[in-house]
Amino acid sequence: MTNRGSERDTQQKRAIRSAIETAGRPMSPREVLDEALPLSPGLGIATVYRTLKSGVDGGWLTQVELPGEPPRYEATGKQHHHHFHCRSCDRVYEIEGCPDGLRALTPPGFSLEAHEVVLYGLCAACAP
Amino acid sequence: MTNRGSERDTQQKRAIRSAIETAGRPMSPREVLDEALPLSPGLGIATVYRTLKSGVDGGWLTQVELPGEPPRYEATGKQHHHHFHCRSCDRVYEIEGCPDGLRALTPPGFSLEAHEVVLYGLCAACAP
DNA sequence: CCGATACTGATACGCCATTATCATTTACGA
DNA sequence: TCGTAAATGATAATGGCGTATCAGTATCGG
Repeated sequence: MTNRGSERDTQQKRAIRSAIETAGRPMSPREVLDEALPLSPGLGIATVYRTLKSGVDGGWLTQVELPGEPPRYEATGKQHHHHFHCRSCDRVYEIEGCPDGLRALTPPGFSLEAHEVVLYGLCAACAP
Repeated sequence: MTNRGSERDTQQKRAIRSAIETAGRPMSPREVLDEALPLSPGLGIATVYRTLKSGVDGGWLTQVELPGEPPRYEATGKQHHHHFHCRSCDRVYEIEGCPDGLRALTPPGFSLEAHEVVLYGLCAACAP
């Protein structure tokens, strides 16, 4: 039989993967396109969306949801972390660690399963 | 001259305000409609959106953004707090207090201006 | 009570982010 | 190298949320 159900290794996918891994921070589909375009001239936004979707389905990408924002995407496998959203350049950075006392905030009778922390301000590049 | 630029006190607005204040938690436009409908039969979703918008503009309502969710609305004027999102009933509750060590999470060179904390799990009504 | 006009409900429309379509190109096993 | 099917790019279509429109209604100062 011939090639069935396989996934081909294309220049476009390589460019997209490379862009995300190089950036090391969650990126929007638009950001991914901008970063990957030089690596794969002519790359279209549809292919970015397709690759991001299959990446999430395939498990190597994780969708990052932030308040009031469309989803961003980052490589899977990093340890537990949170995010910093720069108000100036709109980029999102990963931050290590986790605040204390989250359990104490949970109301009686509620069961805590997960949490999300987002910091806002200016990143090093945008700070005065 | 006659009445100019005034805002009228209608049954619909009273119902919407009452619903939000009674609930005491951030509600989506849909939730507001459901809660206010018994107080004002025939109430339409457009009026809910209009009233929520004017409430935010007027300052008595605050828009609450949560990751991957359309905005919810709560009464303005409460002290600093965060939210608990129940995974079962999808309701959002207010929680008092604030975790420690947020500043310590901020990377060097970044300036921290605000933060958001969201807890996920089951509320008292949905917990086993 | 009256009249001007803000308000309302139903719904058409617009905006964005994402997905489907489809003709063409490309990867890759044989 | 060949053939075939997956992949791509351009763009139309979709879906969800919110706003604009408009004819009819209700508020409220006079």
